[in-house]
Amino acid sequence: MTEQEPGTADPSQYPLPPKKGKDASAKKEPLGHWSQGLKISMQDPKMQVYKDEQVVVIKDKYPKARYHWLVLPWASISSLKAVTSEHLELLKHMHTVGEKVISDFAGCSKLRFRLGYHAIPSMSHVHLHVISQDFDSPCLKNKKHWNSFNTEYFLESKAIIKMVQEAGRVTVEDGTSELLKLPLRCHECQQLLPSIPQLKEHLRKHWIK
DNA sequence: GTTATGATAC
DNA sequence: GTATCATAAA
Repeated sequence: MTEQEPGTADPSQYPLPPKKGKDASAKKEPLGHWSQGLKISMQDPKMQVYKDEQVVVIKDKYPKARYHWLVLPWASISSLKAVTSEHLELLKHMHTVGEKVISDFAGCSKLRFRLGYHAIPSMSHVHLHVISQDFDSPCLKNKKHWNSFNTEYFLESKAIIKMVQEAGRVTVEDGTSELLKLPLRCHECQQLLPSIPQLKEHLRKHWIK
């Protein structure tokens, strides 16, 4: 088990203590940390694409495809590890809202979409990825980016809902982090590509004409 | 929702 | 020169 909670790197390994003298509060959860960025952005009306009493939708700051949104609950749920059966209806609602956003903003795009969660997220606050399957974006730059959406590292929303329904919680297979190191493989035709630039060139082949 | 950067490999 | 990899950030 090499996985860890998002945004909780071990402070004991740092050579210098983070002395700032500016933050006298010394909170346990530093909101200035990069891993807390979602908590801030989701509150910003400027970024909200959709909002209701339970969830809010924002555009991914670094979209890995032409359409890439995040559905977040207002409730403070750190990650899938904190999800229980009491969140079942919320998860279903998040999925429904994701489908609505697709319909409202990409209804005539004819692009295929997938809805799901990263098995080991980097950012705090549980978020449902709603992403078109073109993966045509300058923000898609490395193997981790690709494999996090195109291996079992990407957990289908429907599978998560079913898991919570049947087991009452979400479990992640051991070795999931290793999936990020797998060779690059086209999600449409399974062809292996030797590099990101060549993968991107190959993906053009599958664009709708 | 890590990205950005510098070191290292091809 | 180009692409990947390891590391820092607060």
